Amino acid sequence: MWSLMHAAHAVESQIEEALAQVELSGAKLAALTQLVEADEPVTLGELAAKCACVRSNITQLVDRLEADKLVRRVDDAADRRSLRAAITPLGRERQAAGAKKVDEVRRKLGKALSAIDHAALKRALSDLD
Amino acid sequence: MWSLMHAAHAVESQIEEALAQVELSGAKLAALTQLVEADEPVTLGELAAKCACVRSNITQLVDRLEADKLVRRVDDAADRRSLRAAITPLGRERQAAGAKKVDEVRRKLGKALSAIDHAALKRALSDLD
DNA sequence: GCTGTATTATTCACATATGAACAAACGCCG
DNA sequence: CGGCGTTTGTTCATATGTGAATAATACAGC
Repeated sequence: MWSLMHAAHAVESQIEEALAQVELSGAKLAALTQLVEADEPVTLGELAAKCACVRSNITQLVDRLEADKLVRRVDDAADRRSLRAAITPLGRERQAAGAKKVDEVRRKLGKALSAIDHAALKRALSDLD
Repeated sequence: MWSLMHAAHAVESQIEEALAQVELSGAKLAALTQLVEADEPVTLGELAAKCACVRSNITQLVDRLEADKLVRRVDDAADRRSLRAAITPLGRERQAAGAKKVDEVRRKLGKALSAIDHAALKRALSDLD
């Protein structure tokens, strides 16, 4: 159990470190990636669901992304309560750069991680949920 | 890689949830455990090293532990700059309760996690450091 | 149309983590 | 002894996450 958690922590550190080189963090990249995949402005609540976190977290994260000019808040035409996060061109660039960095880490760690039984992990994961 | 991280995250959630039942968190239990193992008041810097985090983090963590009456700050006889964290009787009790909770989780998840190759994880971990 | 309930995002308080800047105390070296 | 680099803990700014309380808006049912 502890090996599992230490290993995961180590991987996370490597990812954060790589992302820092393009002025991103895991949380920011995750949000941007959701926006790119949606390919249209997404309600903050939807974004929270996709990022598996609470709304207040997204409020702040989008604050920071907006400060970074990676995202803009736009009004929702249909619901005046809702705001949508719209990714900017710079946001798209940054997301691509971040995804590339993560992929590099994935490839770099691939060998070290390859001995771990992927299927066993997935089974364990489904048992845990 | 993602299975690894998701699984670790799930385990962490279960532990935090179990610890919440005895009014602890992972961070608090880790610090208390170090104090129990040391079996004497420990310098905050040493504690930071053992908890693998920076000193300012320990300052705040000990603030919270002190507010919970689980730990006391005592002056260091030999070095007036240093403070030592001394675990209280209540802190010892709480640590024991927390350790028990964690062990229950470990046993509960043992089966789900047993299919994961422990040796492979350890090898991966040493490759990553 | 009005009323009550639900949903939306924000704010606040908190917990955890990092790193920079700081004052106090230590210790070495001349 | 005295001055100067070092170490120690704290404080502050920042990032990330949670959950409760709040205001504005939506909507269902009467």
